[in-house]
Amino acid sequence: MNIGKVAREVGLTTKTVRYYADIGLVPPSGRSKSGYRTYDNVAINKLIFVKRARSFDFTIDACKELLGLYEAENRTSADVKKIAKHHLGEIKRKEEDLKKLRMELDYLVRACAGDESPDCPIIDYLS
Amino acid sequence: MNIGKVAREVGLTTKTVRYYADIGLVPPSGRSKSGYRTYDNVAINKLIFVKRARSFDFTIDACKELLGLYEAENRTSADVKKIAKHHLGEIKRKEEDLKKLRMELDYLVRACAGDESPDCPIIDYLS
DNA sequence: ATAATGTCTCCACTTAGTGGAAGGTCAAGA
DNA sequence: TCTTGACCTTCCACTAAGTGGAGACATTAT
Repeated sequence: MNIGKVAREVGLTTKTVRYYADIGLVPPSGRSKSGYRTYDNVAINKLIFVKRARSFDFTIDACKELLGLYEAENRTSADVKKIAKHHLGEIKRKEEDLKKLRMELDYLVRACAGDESPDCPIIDYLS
Repeated sequence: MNIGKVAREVGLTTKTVRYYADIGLVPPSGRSKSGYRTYDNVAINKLIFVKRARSFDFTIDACKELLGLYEAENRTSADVKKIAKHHLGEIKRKEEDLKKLRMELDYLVRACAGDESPDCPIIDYLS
């Protein structure tokens, strides 16, 4: 399959598929004699895998590791769990940071009259 | 004040202060005759302002706007509130996305035995 | 005088792609 | 057969918000 069809099928852009090939994440299974990238089912499944992993916000590096485990028949679920747990920790941390931020900002926005006067608790807080 | 002292005082790196000068966000109040950036209290207060705004995750562009309002004696609190509200919306959206992600991933991590077996619901889910 | 900091500018690198330009390839229709 | 349009190629630049380092000049301390 050529890159355009693959991209449509998987739900990525050709740019992204080419990018994944460039960085060695998901190389095409081959090239046509005119140089077109070609993808077989194995490669397509890897693209789908990476797409899902990315939708969980795993970094490209983490995707590389996960893809390695996906392909390794000698993997253990402990290997996978370790990566996922680490990522989960990051997500939880971010979520908490964001919550704190949201609450503070929410408070400030509520406190701001939003009228024609220049007095503003938001500006005051930042000063 | 020279850039190093300023950076220490404000809690930014010299790199960052220089960067803010480069992009025109907070220019130094002047230069010494040997070319060193010098910062007066007004400039330092702007750096503090930007640092706080950045800690709220306002983008540099938003910081630029806020800084403009901070300096404008003819601002209205409505102007400020509008920017803050927009940003608050972004934060809320991100927080919700992250929450969904965290819950799904949390479920998968819980479901994974994390033992020596290759069977892994995380890999299965991504495949 | 010399050594240790401090500062300068400029360049490259980071993430995960995206946009565009210039040019080669392929299938269909006139 | 020629051409048109869609598809593909590579290469370069750009994004956000800095960070790291090199090489050179300035200031301060010993």
